[in-house]
Amino acid sequence: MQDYLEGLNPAQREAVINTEGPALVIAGAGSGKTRVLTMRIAHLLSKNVAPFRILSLTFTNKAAREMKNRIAAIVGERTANYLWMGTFHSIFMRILRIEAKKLGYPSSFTIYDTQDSKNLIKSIVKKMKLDSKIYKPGEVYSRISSAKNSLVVPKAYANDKERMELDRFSRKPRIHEIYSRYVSECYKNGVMDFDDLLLNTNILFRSHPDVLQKYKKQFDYILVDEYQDTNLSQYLIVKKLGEQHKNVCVVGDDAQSIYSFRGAKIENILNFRNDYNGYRLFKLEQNYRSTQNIVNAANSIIHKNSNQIKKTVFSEKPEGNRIKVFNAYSDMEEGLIVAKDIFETRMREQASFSDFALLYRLNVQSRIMEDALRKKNLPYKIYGGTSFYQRKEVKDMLAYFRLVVNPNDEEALKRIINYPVRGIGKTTMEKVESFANSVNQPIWSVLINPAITNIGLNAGTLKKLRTFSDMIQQFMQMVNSLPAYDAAVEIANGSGMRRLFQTDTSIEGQGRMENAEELLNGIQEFTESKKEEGEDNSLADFLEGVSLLTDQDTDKEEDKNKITLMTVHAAKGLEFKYVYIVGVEEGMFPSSMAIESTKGLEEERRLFYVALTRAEEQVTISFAKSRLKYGELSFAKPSRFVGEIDQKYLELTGDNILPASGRKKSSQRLNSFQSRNIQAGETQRPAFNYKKTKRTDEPKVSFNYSGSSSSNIKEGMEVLHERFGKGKVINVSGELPNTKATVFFENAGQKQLLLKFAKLKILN
DNA sequence: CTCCTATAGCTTTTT
DNA sequence: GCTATAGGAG
Repeated sequence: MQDYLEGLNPAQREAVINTEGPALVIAGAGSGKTRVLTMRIAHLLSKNVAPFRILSLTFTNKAAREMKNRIAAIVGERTANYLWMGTFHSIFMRILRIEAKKLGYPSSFTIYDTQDSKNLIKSIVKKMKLDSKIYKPGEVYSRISSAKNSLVVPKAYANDKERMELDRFSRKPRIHEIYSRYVSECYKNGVMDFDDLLLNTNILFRSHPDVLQKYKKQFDYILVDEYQDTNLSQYLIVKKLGEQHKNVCVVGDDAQSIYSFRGAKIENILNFRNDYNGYRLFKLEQNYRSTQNIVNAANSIIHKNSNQIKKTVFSEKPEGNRIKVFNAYSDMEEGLIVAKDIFETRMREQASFSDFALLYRLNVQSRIMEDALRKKNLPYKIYGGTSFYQRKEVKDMLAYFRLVVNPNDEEALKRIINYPVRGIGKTTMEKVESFANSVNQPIWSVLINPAITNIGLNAGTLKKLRTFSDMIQQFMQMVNSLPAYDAAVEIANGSGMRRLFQTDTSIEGQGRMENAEELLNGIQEFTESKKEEGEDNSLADFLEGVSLLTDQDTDKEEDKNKITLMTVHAAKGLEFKYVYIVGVEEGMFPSSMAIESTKGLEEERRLFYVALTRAEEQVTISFAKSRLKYGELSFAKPSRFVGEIDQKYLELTGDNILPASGRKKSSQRLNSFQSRNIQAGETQRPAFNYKKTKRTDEPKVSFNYSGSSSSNIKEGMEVLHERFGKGKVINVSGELPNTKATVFFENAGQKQLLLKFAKLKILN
């Protein structure tokens, strides 16, 4: 228990053991930030602080999970489980469910994801007879989101000169009305969007001092990771909860603040000193991750930003290689160069695929890289883009679950009322909706209201609606009486979803089927493990956990040894031996959206800093002179960021990298090729026929565990589970097809699994 | 009401 | 290049 303090450097140790009073930990990239946070919590626990008195907030589920695992390894799983540790969104969702009634919400409120919110906005815009070309759902959504994150409720919005001015200026003066309707719709439907989870927490704390009192009394110690990424809403929650015990420890790095677009305020960390009197400052400046070259190069560029807390990040690792810079003629060539380099590096250094990461600014860039990697037969995994939970078939299934848990969830209802097709079309829904509006009731209550017979629908249509609502009511009873998995299977069958997938024999249809099954498998695992732990395992409970999950959270065992493809944003907090940053061109990185303002540009620079500092050994930067955008060829020049890195840390590679004239003096190099190319963003028709590479529709993640059928699994065998990893079979029981195996997993502990669902792979 | 085809519009970044 | 929507035929 004591040895956890060993191996910490003096600065880290100070940050760990000084647990009383406010603390600001400025943690440079790779300086062991997570380690300090974990140890600090372990230290608190060793001083007999009860785990449920510690609140620890992160931004991603992944970060929370990792930290919890590390702590569990020190203090044991039982203790760790009592910690209040999770993302802002999940922790405050938990609190909001407990206190929902006080805000007039059902505690079974469901969550709208971004798409649901946009759909709702779209229908409001339509109802208000506004032009959806002007009031684009995405833009309106971000205005509303920004307001919510600044705690500006609809009423305040109308009085907010600046916001109203901006809306008038962008010719969208009625956004505040849309906002107001949006909020009342959500309230009426018993749903919250992502921002509501934080906003409503603030409202709860403000309107119910007793509730606030309860929680601020409970949380003796509060820890916040990535503090530079908090928005006003999050900032205020932390401040309120911390005002009693004042043991607020925030950890962050202003140089890595990259989320201003979703309301993050870098000022929160810059102003910590003003908010928390008598705070202590701890600076972690030694980078344990990267070579000196990488750290120095990253420093040389981040110092170009004006607004930052002074610190000197340094490395004592070997000097290392210079940053390689590749130049390609086209995006396709860029992909091939990178793929080739990965292949060669891996051979030369005897590295594994998981040591490599390919980072880009935009998700769309992944495609071209995928093509190249596939051509070279290199295995990869992609994070981001359309995640598992955003796939249509998965969302459809989840919509059924949502509707059953909360029948007023209108986006869920609209999504599936005619899916699979049951003859309830647009006209019918318009009638039903307008009636619902006229009596100011949710659609669902209209459906089950006898008055529906008088709204001008014919008998056939009424019967279809009736059949649908009967079905949903039946599902509702199941959800109350059955565990999640059984209810989910009933719903999949009863709704006709399963039949729909089964009868579709096309490649895509099979993919949908596999995804739907994968979802059911997930529910099966959830149901079993909750049962074991003696916790609730209804479908509602499953839905609660899943609504805030993202792609990042589903780490598959089979994906372990693969090249990682992700956006730079998604890579924050991660590290890889070899990092490739691709598409480093003007207009791309920095993004053309950001180059107008200093603020935007500085954030892009920080983002670039994040990209560089992901690497342990080698950074490779590449850019292409031309690339396909919207199916059209466009030209770009290299990013200014390449020029901003001190030249002595760069190694310009490849024959085509520079015009002959620029070869002599290194200082002239970049200037000459920066000015030489055609303006960024200019597009023109290709003069030649660009060969189209048809993308074979290979699923990004494959779910088949080929070869070993689970039926011959015996006691004592080593097996591999896609989520739990490696484990040993302790016991096999039950008759086919319901054979159960008890497996002890190295990382996940003992689990009981139904062999027909758990895709176990036999290892030896 | 459903299915099919043409076309507009599009790209930050994520909980 | 891709996807979401609108419009038209059955």
